[in-house]
Amino acid sequence: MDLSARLISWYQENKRDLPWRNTTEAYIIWLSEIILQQTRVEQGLPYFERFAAHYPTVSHFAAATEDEVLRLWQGLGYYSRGRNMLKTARQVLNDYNGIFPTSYTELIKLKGIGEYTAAAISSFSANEAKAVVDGNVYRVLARYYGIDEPINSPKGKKTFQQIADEVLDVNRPALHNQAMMEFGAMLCKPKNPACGICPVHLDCIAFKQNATTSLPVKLKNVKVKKRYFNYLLISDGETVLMNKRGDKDIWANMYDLPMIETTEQLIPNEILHLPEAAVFGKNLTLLSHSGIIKHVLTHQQLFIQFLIIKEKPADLQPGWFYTDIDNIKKMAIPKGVIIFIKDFFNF
DNA sequence: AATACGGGGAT
DNA sequence: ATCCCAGTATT
Repeated sequence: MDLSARLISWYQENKRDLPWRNTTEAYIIWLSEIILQQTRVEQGLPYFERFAAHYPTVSHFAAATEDEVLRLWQGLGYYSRGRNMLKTARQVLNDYNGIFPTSYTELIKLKGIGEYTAAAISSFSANEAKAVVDGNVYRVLARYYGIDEPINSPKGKKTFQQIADEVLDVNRPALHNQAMMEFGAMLCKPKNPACGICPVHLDCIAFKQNATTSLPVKLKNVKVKKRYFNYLLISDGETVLMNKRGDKDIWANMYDLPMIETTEQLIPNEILHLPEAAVFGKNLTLLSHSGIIKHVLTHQQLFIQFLIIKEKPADLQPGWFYTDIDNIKKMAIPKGVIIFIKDFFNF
């Protein structure tokens, strides 16, 4: 038996029961695939349930607001996925009569759908013969065939896509794709792969050469920069001054508090005497302040602190607005900020 | 070809 | 601390 046939057999015996595997409805599969981008199944599952319940069809989704989608997405990260989903839902309603496309060629045109996701949706919903290549597939192929080309270089990506296409069982692409990914996720794991119970280990180059730990090869690049977010919390107990973020930086279009970003860690007193603090008023009174909360992201480390001040600013800057404290619960607020706010206002 | 974009879990 | 997760869009 070849690799595909063996992995399909393994899959049929060992697969997890996941809700998006019980349908061929392109809309539902799209929902699951976007949510699962760069996200573990266990983390994405509750969000999938939430979105499927809120938006049973693509028309329901298209009728949502961006604020609402981002609020549902809160805590999952990579929020552009949510924003792009709304664009795509609306496009499907307008340009495809509300019928979610199932062909790779149409899918790849939509916002938030790249090569992987187009292959996944087209194969799962319509059995189109497109091979998915995700993190799992890179790992399985690199090990089984002993390929040491970096998986994250443009050249490497082409190589692996080519091999994935050759290995694909064109007669049952959906099953094949599911099997490759499930096998990678459950058995051929990044650390401590379960080679002892692996159905293909005797033909696996990495196993035979004892090289599973060194494959796949990945170029690492990430230079992490440090940023210092100094939030000012201004509240009279009824309302609080909030800020809607712009559409460029992290947490685009989400809500946080007015902030002074500094290039180094400063103490509250120093921050309030910064020229940038003038927009909040002069001779500011610091009522209290939080400790420094370290919020670690892929490309940056955020050092966040909250300064509670007494004065209300005379003029509101762009993005600033007052809202009832209760309304905060309905707004999409990033993890590093909502943690403190919840604690501060006791909800 | 590089970089930006979150948050969490495993090791 | 480091890796990496059912990746995509932008520069």
